[in-house]
Amino acid sequence: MVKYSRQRECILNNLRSRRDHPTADMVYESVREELPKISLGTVYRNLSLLAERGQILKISANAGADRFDGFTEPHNHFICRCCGKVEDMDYVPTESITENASQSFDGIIDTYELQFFGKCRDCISDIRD
Amino acid sequence: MVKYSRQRECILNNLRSRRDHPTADMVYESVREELPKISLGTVYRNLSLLAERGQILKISANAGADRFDGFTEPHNHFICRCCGKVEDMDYVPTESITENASQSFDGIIDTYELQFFGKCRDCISDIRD
DNA sequence: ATTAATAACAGTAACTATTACTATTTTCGA
DNA sequence: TCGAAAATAGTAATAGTTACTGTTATTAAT
Repeated sequence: MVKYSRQRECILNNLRSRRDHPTADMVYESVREELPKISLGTVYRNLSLLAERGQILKISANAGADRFDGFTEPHNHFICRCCGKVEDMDYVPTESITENASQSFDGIIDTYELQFFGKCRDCISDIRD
Repeated sequence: MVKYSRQRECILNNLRSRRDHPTADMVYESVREELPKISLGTVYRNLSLLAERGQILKISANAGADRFDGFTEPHNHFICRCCGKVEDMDYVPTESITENASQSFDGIIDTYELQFFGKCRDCISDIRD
């Protein structure tokens, strides 16, 4: 049985109010402004719980810490190889990816994750590298 | 300048001879049969180098350690939520994913990764859970 | 073939992200 | 309002990976 907690509510609200795909630590730092005594373990535990319940998304990119997303409508992500930033993508494939993939696969596919890699606008215009 | 090393050659051969998407530690254990004195750090360093050079693929799934793949032709992966196993997928989307996504995106997209999640054959027929 | 520069190594220490533990506090139905 | 269960803060422990250091191997130039 899941009981209410103010900490969890704050974490969820925090994630829903931003679109920058923060790490657990970034959420911690931000939520601490409202709940200065919250512990990092609580943030991790609740992020896991929320992700399990489908209230948030967990994004495992190719490097560093996991990212979290409070926007749960199906969408895809772009990850910048230069700065590591994660951005929402407007593009969604037109074909029914899951359905088509299932036809030639011996098992149950319930979801897919599509991540794009490259160089973001900011890194392209950046003089360095 | 990259110099030859027997350790790196073994690691690459090992990855190319298997299709089970091993972790760094699994590669280490396996390569140790041929080179008992190889160190885990060497395995990590060479896996990174090989992945950077595009000779192998690095797969970051949603949990645990990174996986590596010696088969570098474009293909996608299925990851079992029950047992964590990674399998190659036959299915490749028919539409030009990268090209289509680039049209509505302000930046450079060079690759995409498509991962499927669900329950594999073995876990479906398993009595437990 | 010898040498010298440097890349790679083994072994170990350190680090980062995350999970586990424990005593205390909070939630919530009876 | 009471008691069981869930959640917490704070801390310790773990897993995966990277960094450091003195030694060895590779390679290009002599």
